[in-house]
Amino acid sequence: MPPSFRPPIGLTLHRTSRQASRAFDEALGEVGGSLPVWLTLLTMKTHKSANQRELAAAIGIQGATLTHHLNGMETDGLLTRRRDPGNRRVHLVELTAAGEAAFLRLREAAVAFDKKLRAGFSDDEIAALEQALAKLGANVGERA
Amino acid sequence: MPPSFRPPIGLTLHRTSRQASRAFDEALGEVGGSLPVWLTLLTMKTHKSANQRELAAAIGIQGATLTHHLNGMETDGLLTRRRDPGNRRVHLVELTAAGEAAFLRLREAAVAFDKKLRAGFSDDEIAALEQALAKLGANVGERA
DNA sequence: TATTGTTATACTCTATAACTATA
DNA sequence: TATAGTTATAGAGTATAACAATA
Repeated sequence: MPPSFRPPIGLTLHRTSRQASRAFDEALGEVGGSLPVWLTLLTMKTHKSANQRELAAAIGIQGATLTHHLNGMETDGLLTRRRDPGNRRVHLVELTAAGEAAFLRLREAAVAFDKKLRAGFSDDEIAALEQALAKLGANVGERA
Repeated sequence: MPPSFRPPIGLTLHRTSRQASRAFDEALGEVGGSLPVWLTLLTMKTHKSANQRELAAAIGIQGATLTHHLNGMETDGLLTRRRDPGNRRVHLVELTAAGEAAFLRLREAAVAFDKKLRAGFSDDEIAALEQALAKLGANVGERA
């Protein structure tokens, strides 16, 4: 072991992320959500994907995993699925009123959490951090 | 939604960490390891905890979760557990020769991974990143 | 045949609660 | 009673493979 032990940056990244994810998941849970549900809603709202595979890829999960989450969300009444008349292989996923309401609730929690997370950072510092994280990502593989 | 959409810093953190964790897990897998096994070995080597609970806390998991991983590692012949003669409630966890070898192999993979991760960063930049991550962690809760 | 999505199944990591054994 | 650890059980998130429906 080296004389002055420096924890690998990946370990620090991992711990920080886990800590933040847990806290965020807890915050989402308080308004009836979870991380994958939030990511699904957010990505649906911001991506307008042509099909579920694109949506799954944008979230960063497999198609079958997305199906799993959509099943839960459908059971919870957040969305409906029906076939696209134009291409009946494609399933159109649409938020119900409850789904829209859930999105708003979760977004509020996410915004509040992000505000807490940014406390004490200037915009430039956040930008620098984003850039550093992007660089780490690039160093590690070509995935989105 | 705001006119210029900025992804929350937590989302970027989460994605980067997941990407890095997957790549790291893969790298560890290639030498017969996994993230929790590596964290267990690393923490055993760097912490010298008095008992398993301390060890678990240092890793950031519950005692029962540690037991679960230790079971697997014992099955794989990486370690042995025996009762402390001085306080027979305490189980002494000791690495076997195979466990020591695994530690060295995983450490090598971890060092290589960390080198890859740090590519293009100066020491000062890494230090700044560590500091920023620590600040995020502090913003989010009081856990280690 | 290729594409879209679902079902079936399973794995990993984690946790809580109940239990055993020691003190 | 309190402490150390294990066992039993479960749950969340993810994945792969096989399948059904559609093109």
